[in-house]
Amino acid sequence: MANDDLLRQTIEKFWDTIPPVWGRVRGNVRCNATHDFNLTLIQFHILRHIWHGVRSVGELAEEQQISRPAVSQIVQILVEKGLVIRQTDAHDRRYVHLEITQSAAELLEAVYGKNRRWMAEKMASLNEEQLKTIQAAMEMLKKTFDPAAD
Amino acid sequence: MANDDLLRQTIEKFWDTIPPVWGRVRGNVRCNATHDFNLTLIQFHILRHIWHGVRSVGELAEEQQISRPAVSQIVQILVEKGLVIRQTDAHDRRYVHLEITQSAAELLEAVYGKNRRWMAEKMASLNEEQLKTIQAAMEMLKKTFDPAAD
DNA sequence: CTTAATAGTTAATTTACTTAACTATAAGCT
DNA sequence: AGCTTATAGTTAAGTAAATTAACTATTAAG
Repeated sequence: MANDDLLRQTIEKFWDTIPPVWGRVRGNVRCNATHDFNLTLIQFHILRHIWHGVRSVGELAEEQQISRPAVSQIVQILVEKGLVIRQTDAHDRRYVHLEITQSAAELLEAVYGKNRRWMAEKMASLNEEQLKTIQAAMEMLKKTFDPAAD
Repeated sequence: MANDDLLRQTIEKFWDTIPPVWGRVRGNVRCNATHDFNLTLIQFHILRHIWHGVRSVGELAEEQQISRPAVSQIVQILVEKGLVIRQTDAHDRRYVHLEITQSAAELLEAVYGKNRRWMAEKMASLNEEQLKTIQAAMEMLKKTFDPAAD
Protein backbone atom coordinates (compact mmCIF):
# COMPACT_ATOMS: atom_id res chain seq x y z
CA MET A 1 0.00 0.00 0.00
CA ALA A 2 1.04 3.60 -0.63
CA ASN A 3 -0.35 4.43 2.78
CA ASP A 4 2.41 2.43 4.40
CA ASP A 5 5.03 4.82 3.07
CA LEU A 6 3.01 7.80 4.21
CA LEU A 7 2.63 6.27 7.64
CA ARG A 8 6.35 5.57 7.83
CA GLN A 9 7.12 9.14 6.81
CA THR A 10 4.73 10.51 9.39
CA ILE A 11 6.34 8.51 12.16
CA GLU A 12 9.78 9.67 11.04
CA LYS A 13 8.54 13.26 11.12
CA PHE A 14 7.12 12.74 14.59
CA TRP A 15 10.53 11.59 15.79
CA ASP A 16 12.24 14.46 14.03
CA THR A 17 9.94 16.99 15.61
CA ILE A 18 8.60 16.04 19.00
CA PRO A 19 11.80 15.37 20.94
CA PRO A 20 13.46 18.72 20.11
CA VAL A 21 10.23 20.74 20.28
CA TRP A 22 9.18 19.19 23.55
CA GLY A 23 12.70 19.66 24.84
CA ARG A 24 12.55 23.35 24.15
CA VAL A 25 9.08 23.88 25.62
CA ARG A 26 10.09 21.82 28.63
CA GLY A 27 13.25 23.86 28.93
CA ASN A 28 11.27 27.07 28.97
CA VAL A 29 8.91 25.81 31.67
CA ARG A 30 11.75 24.40 33.72
CA CYS A 31 13.42 27.79 33.49
CA ASN A 32 10.26 29.67 34.60
CA ALA A 33 9.33 27.20 37.33
CA THR A 34 12.86 26.92 38.68
CA HIS A 35 13.81 30.55 38.43
CA ASP A 36 10.55 32.07 39.66
CA PHE A 37 9.19 29.47 42.08
CA ASN A 38 11.84 26.87 42.79
CA LEU A 39 9.70 24.10 41.31
CA THR A 40 11.06 21.25 39.22
CA LEU A 41 9.43 20.30 35.94
CA ILE A 42 7.94 17.11 37.33
CA GLN A 43 6.53 18.96 40.34
CA PHE A 44 4.91 21.37 37.92
CA HIS A 45 3.48 18.50 35.90
CA ILE A 46 2.06 16.76 38.95
CA LEU A 47 0.53 20.02 40.10
CA ARG A 48 -0.95 20.60 36.67
CA HIS A 49 -2.47 17.13 36.58
CA ILE A 50 -4.03 17.51 40.03
CA TRP A 51 -5.38 20.84 38.81
CA HIS A 52 -6.86 19.08 35.79
CA GLY A 53 -8.65 16.54 37.94
CA VAL A 54 -6.19 13.66 38.35
CA ARG A 55 -6.52 13.36 42.09
CA SER A 56 -4.79 10.17 43.26
CA VAL A 57 -1.17 9.10 43.55
CA GLY A 58 -1.80 5.96 41.52
CA GLU A 59 -3.38 7.75 38.60
CA LEU A 60 -0.63 10.35 38.60
CA ALA A 61 2.00 7.63 38.51
CA GLU A 62 0.20 5.95 35.63
CA GLU A 63 -0.06 9.18 33.64
CA GLN A 64 3.48 10.32 34.27
CA GLN A 65 4.88 6.81 33.75
CA ILE A 66 6.84 6.95 36.98
CA SER A 67 6.59 4.85 40.13
CA ARG A 68 4.07 5.51 42.88
CA PRO A 69 6.72 6.13 45.53
CA ALA A 70 8.21 8.80 43.26
CA VAL A 71 4.84 10.51 42.98
CA SER A 72 4.25 10.15 46.69
CA GLN A 73 7.55 11.90 47.44
CA ILE A 74 6.80 14.70 44.99
CA VAL A 75 3.34 15.16 46.49
CA GLN A 76 4.94 15.30 49.94
CA ILE A 77 7.16 18.18 48.79
CA LEU A 78 4.16 19.95 47.25
CA VAL A 79 2.25 19.57 50.53
CA GLU A 80 5.20 20.99 52.45
CA LYS A 81 5.31 23.91 50.03
CA GLY A 82 1.65 24.57 50.76
CA LEU A 83 0.60 23.84 47.18
CA VAL A 84 -1.37 20.64 47.68
CA ILE A 85 -3.78 19.32 50.31
CA ARG A 86 -4.26 15.62 51.10
CA GLN A 87 -7.70 14.36 52.18
CA THR A 88 -8.54 10.73 52.89
CA ASP A 89 -11.72 9.52 51.25
CA ALA A 90 -14.66 9.12 53.63
CA HIS A 91 -16.03 6.02 51.93
CA ASP A 92 -12.80 4.20 51.16
CA ARG A 93 -10.17 5.28 53.62
CA ARG A 94 -7.34 3.87 51.50
CA TYR A 95 -7.79 6.61 48.94
CA VAL A 96 -6.19 10.00 49.40
CA HIS A 97 -7.74 12.81 47.42
CA LEU A 98 -5.35 15.49 46.25
CA GLU A 99 -6.31 19.11 45.75
CA ILE A 100 -4.34 22.21 44.84
CA THR A 101 -4.46 25.24 47.10
CA GLN A 102 -5.29 28.80 46.09
CA SER A 103 -1.63 29.80 46.09
CA ALA A 104 -0.88 26.84 43.82
CA ALA A 105 -3.54 28.00 41.39
CA GLU A 106 -1.90 31.41 41.28
CA LEU A 107 1.59 29.98 40.94
CA LEU A 108 0.44 27.60 38.23
CA GLU A 109 -1.19 30.36 36.29
CA ALA A 110 1.95 32.47 36.54
CA VAL A 111 4.31 29.77 35.27
CA TYR A 112 1.92 28.39 32.72
CA GLY A 113 0.93 31.87 31.56
CA LYS A 114 4.53 32.87 31.08
CA ASN A 115 5.15 29.75 29.00
CA ARG A 116 1.98 30.39 27.04
CA ARG A 117 3.15 33.89 26.19
CA TRP A 118 6.55 32.53 25.14
CA MET A 119 4.89 29.92 22.93
CA ALA A 120 2.44 32.47 21.57
CA GLU A 121 5.35 34.70 20.60
CA LYS A 122 7.02 31.82 18.79
CA MET A 123 3.78 30.85 17.05
CA ALA A 124 2.70 34.38 16.20
CA SER A 125 3.60 34.02 12.55
CA LEU A 126 1.23 31.08 12.01
CA ASN A 127 -2.07 31.89 10.33
CA GLU A 128 -5.54 30.61 11.16
CA GLU A 129 -5.39 27.64 8.83
CA GLN A 130 -2.03 26.54 10.16
CA LEU A 131 -3.20 26.76 13.76
CA LYS A 132 -6.24 24.67 12.91
CA THR A 133 -4.01 22.09 11.27
CA ILE A 134 -1.92 21.84 14.43
CA GLN A 135 -5.02 21.55 16.59
CA ALA A 136 -6.42 18.81 14.40
CA ALA A 137 -3.13 16.93 14.53
CA MET A 138 -2.98 17.22 18.33
CA GLU A 139 -6.51 15.90 18.59
CA MET A 140 -5.64 12.89 16.46
CA LEU A 141 -2.41 12.11 18.29
CA LYS A 142 -4.17 12.36 21.62
CA LYS A 143 -6.81 9.89 20.55
CA THR A 144 -4.37 7.59 18.80
CA PHE A 145 -2.11 7.23 21.82
CA ASP A 146 -4.77 7.36 24.51
CA PRO A 147 -3.97 4.63 27.06
CA ALA A 148 -7.71 4.14 27.59
CA ALA A 149 -7.94 2.84 24.01
CA ASP A 150 -5.93 -0.28 24.88
CA MET B 1 -8.07 39.53 17.39
CA ALA B 2 -9.95 36.25 16.98
CA ASN B 3 -6.61 34.65 16.16
CA ASP B 4 -5.50 35.19 19.75
CA ASP B 5 -8.16 32.82 21.01
CA LEU B 6 -7.27 30.26 18.39
CA LEU B 7 -3.61 30.54 19.31
CA ARG B 8 -4.43 30.13 22.98
CA GLN B 9 -6.56 27.08 22.23
CA THR B 10 -3.81 25.56 20.13
CA ILE B 11 -1.28 25.97 22.90
CA GLU B 12 -3.69 24.41 25.39
CA LYS B 13 -4.17 21.48 23.00
CA PHE B 14 -0.41 21.13 22.63
CA TRP B 15 -0.09 20.83 26.40
CA ASP B 16 -2.98 18.42 26.60
CA THR B 17 -1.46 16.18 23.94
CA ILE B 18 2.29 16.21 23.78
CA PRO B 19 3.24 15.30 27.36
CA PRO B 20 1.09 12.14 27.52
CA VAL B 21 1.73 11.12 23.91
CA TRP B 22 5.46 11.64 24.19
CA GLY B 23 5.39 9.85 27.51
CA ARG B 24 3.83 6.80 25.94
CA VAL B 25 6.14 6.72 22.91
CA ARG B 26 9.09 7.25 25.19
CA GLY B 27 7.83 4.49 27.43
CA ASN B 28 7.64 2.10 24.51
CA VAL B 29 11.18 2.91 23.38
CA ARG B 30 12.52 2.68 26.92
CA CYS B 31 10.90 -0.71 27.18
CA ASN B 32 12.40 -1.96 23.89
CA ALA B 33 15.84 -0.48 24.52
CA THR B 34 15.98 -1.64 28.11
CA HIS B 35 14.50 -5.05 27.62
CA ASP B 36 16.26 -6.00 24.41
CA PHE B 37 19.59 -4.18 24.63
CA ASN B 38 20.04 -2.79 28.12
CA LEU B 39 20.14 0.78 26.82
CA THR B 40 18.56 3.71 28.63
CA LEU B 41 16.37 6.17 26.78
CA ILE B 42 18.96 8.92 26.89
CA GLN B 43 21.65 6.56 25.59
CA PHE B 44 19.33 5.70 22.72
CA HIS B 45 18.73 9.39 22.03
CA ILE B 46 22.41 10.22 22.02
CA LEU B 47 23.07 7.30 19.70
CA ARG B 48 20.24 8.41 17.43
CA HIS B 49 21.61 11.95 17.28
CA ILE B 50 25.10 10.79 16.45
CA TRP B 51 23.56 8.61 13.76
CA HIS B 52 21.76 11.67 12.42
CA GLY B 53 24.95 13.66 12.17
CA VAL B 54 25.33 15.40 15.51
CA ARG B 55 28.91 14.44 16.11
CA SER B 56 30.29 16.40 19.06
CA VAL B 57 29.70 16.28 22.80
CA GLY B 58 28.91 19.99 22.93
CA GLU B 59 26.26 19.85 20.24
CA LEU B 60 24.68 16.79 21.81
CA ALA B 61 24.52 18.54 25.18
CA GLU B 62 22.92 21.55 23.55
CA GLU B 63 20.31 19.46 21.74
CA GLN B 64 19.47 17.25 24.69
CA GLN B 65 19.51 20.15 27.13
CA ILE B 66 21.81 18.37 29.54
CA SER B 67 25.32 19.18 30.71
CA ARG B 68 28.42 18.30 28.74
CA PRO B 69 29.83 16.06 31.46
CA ALA B 70 26.57 14.10 31.40
CA VAL B 71 26.90 13.59 27.64
CA SER B 72 30.56 12.73 28.02
CA GLN B 73 29.71 10.01 30.53
CA ILE B 74 26.96 8.60 28.34
CA VAL B 75 29.31 8.59 25.34
CA GLN B 76 31.88 6.79 27.48
CA ILE B 77 29.36 4.04 28.22
CA LEU B 78 28.44 3.82 24.54
CA VAL B 79 32.12 3.50 23.64
CA GLU B 80 32.55 0.73 26.21
CA LYS B 81 29.54 -1.03 24.75
CA GLY B 82 31.19 -0.88 21.34
CA LEU B 83 28.48 1.33 19.88
CA VAL B 84 30.42 4.56 19.35
CA ILE B 85 33.93 5.44 18.20
CA ARG B 86 35.78 8.60 19.25
CA GLN B 87 38.21 10.26 16.80
CA THR B 88 40.08 13.48 17.49
CA ASP B 89 39.93 16.01 14.68
CA ALA B 90 43.16 16.31 12.66
CA HIS B 91 42.88 20.07 12.16
CA ASP B 92 41.61 21.08 15.60
CA ARG B 93 42.73 18.53 18.12
CA ARG B 94 40.27 19.82 20.74
CA TYR B 95 37.35 18.37 18.80
CA VAL B 96 36.36 14.74 19.14
CA HIS B 97 34.31 13.35 16.29
CA LEU B 98 31.76 10.74 17.26
CA GLU B 99 30.64 7.92 14.99
CA ILE B 100 28.36 4.97 15.48
CA THR B 101 29.65 1.46 14.77
CA GLN B 102 28.05 -1.13 12.53
CA SER B 103 26.61 -3.00 15.47
CA ALA B 104 25.09 0.25 16.76
CA ALA B 105 23.43 0.80 13.41
CA GLU B 106 21.89 -2.65 13.63
CA LEU B 107 20.84 -2.19 17.27
CA LEU B 108 19.37 1.21 16.50
CA GLU B 109 17.39 -0.13 13.60
CA ALA B 110 16.06 -2.96 15.75
CA VAL B 111 14.86 -0.71 18.58
CA TYR B 112 13.68 2.07 16.35
CA GLY B 113 12.04 -0.39 13.97
CA LYS B 114 10.18 -2.08 16.78
CA ASN B 115 8.91 1.27 18.01
CA ARG B 116 7.97 2.23 14.46
CA ARG B 117 5.90 -0.92 14.12
CA TRP B 118 4.22 -0.24 17.47
CA MET B 119 3.42 3.32 16.40
CA ALA B 120 2.28 2.15 12.98
CA GLU B 121 -0.11 -0.27 14.64
CA LYS B 122 -1.54 2.50 16.77
CA MET B 123 -1.85 4.83 13.80
CA ALA B 124 -3.20 2.23 11.41
CA SER B 125 -6.72 3.59 11.55
CA LEU B 126 -5.70 7.06 10.33
CA ASN B 127 -6.41 7.78 6.68
CA GLU B 128 -4.22 9.55 4.12
CA GLU B 129 -5.61 13.01 4.80
CA GLN B 130 -5.17 12.63 8.53
CA LEU B 131 -1.58 11.49 8.16
CA LYS B 132 -0.85 14.47 5.94
CA THR B 133 -2.38 16.78 8.52
CA ILE B 134 -0.09 15.35 11.19
CA GLN B 135 2.93 15.66 8.92
CA ALA B 136 2.10 19.27 8.14
CA ALA B 137 1.68 20.04 11.83
CA MET B 138 5.01 18.42 12.66
CA GLU B 139 6.69 20.44 9.96
CA MET B 140 5.28 23.68 11.35
CA LEU B 141 6.13 22.89 14.96
CA LYS B 142 9.66 21.96 13.98
CA LYS B 143 10.17 25.26 12.19
CA THR B 144 8.41 27.29 14.86
CA PHE B 145 10.54 25.96 17.69
CA ASP B 146 13.80 25.61 15.81
CA PRO B 147 16.59 26.96 18.04
CA ALA B 148 18.39 28.21 14.93
CA ALA B 149 15.52 30.67 14.40
CA ASP B 150 16.47 32.68 17.51
C1' DC C 1 -12.76 -14.42 60.02
C1' DT C 2 -8.84 -15.45 57.61
C1' DT C 3 -6.56 -14.52 53.25
C1' DA C 4 -5.75 -11.76 49.40
C1' DA C 5 -5.79 -7.36 47.16
C1' DT C 6 -5.35 -2.30 46.85
C1' DA C 7 -3.65 2.56 47.96
C1' DG C 8 -0.30 4.78 49.81
C1' DT C 9 3.97 5.65 52.29
C1' DT C 10 8.73 4.84 54.12
C1' DA C 11 13.47 3.18 53.68
C1' DA C 12 17.46 1.71 51.23
C1' DT C 13 19.73 1.54 47.09
C1' DT C 14 20.96 2.76 42.62
C1' DT C 15 21.19 5.74 38.78
C1' DA C 16 21.68 9.95 36.67
C1' DC C 17 22.75 14.64 36.60
C1' DT C 18 25.15 18.83 38.17
C1' DT C 19 28.92 21.84 39.47
C1' DA C 20 33.77 22.49 39.96
C1' DA C 21 38.22 21.53 38.81
C1' DC C 22 41.50 20.01 35.42
C1' DT C 23 43.90 18.87 30.67
C1' DA C 24 44.77 19.92 26.14
C1' DT C 25 44.53 22.72 22.23
C1' DA C 26 43.67 26.94 19.71
C1' DA C 27 42.99 31.96 19.10
C1' DG C 28 43.77 36.80 20.40
C1' DC C 29 46.57 40.44 21.88
C1' DT C 30 50.64 43.80 22.73
C1' DA D 1 57.45 35.77 19.66
C1' DG D 2 55.03 34.80 24.42
C1' DC D 3 51.31 35.65 27.70
C1' DT D 4 46.34 35.55 28.25
C1' DT D 5 41.88 34.13 27.24
C1' DA D 6 38.67 30.94 25.20
C1' DT D 7 37.04 26.44 23.72
C1' DA D 8 36.24 21.19 23.77
C1' DG D 9 36.25 17.62 26.44
C1' DT D 10 36.98 14.77 30.50
C1' DT D 11 37.41 13.57 35.47
C1' DA D 12 35.90 13.79 40.21
C1' DA D 13 32.88 14.86 43.92
C1' DG D 14 28.60 15.83 45.47
C1' DT D 15 23.56 16.12 44.94
C1' DA D 16 19.13 14.93 43.39
C1' DA D 17 16.03 11.80 41.49
C1' DA D 18 14.00 7.52 40.60
C1' DT D 19 13.64 2.59 41.50
C1' DT D 20 12.75 -1.69 44.15
C1' DA D 21 11.49 -3.73 48.42
C1' DA D 22 9.32 -3.67 52.58
C1' DC D 23 5.66 -1.99 55.48
C1' DT D 24 0.92 0.10 57.18
C1' DA D 25 -3.84 0.68 56.69
C1' DT D 26 -8.02 -0.44 54.72
C1' DT D 27 -11.21 -3.07 51.93
C1' DA D 28 -12.85 -7.14 49.26
C1' DA D 29 -13.21 -12.14 48.61
C1' DG D 30 -13.62 -16.99 49.81
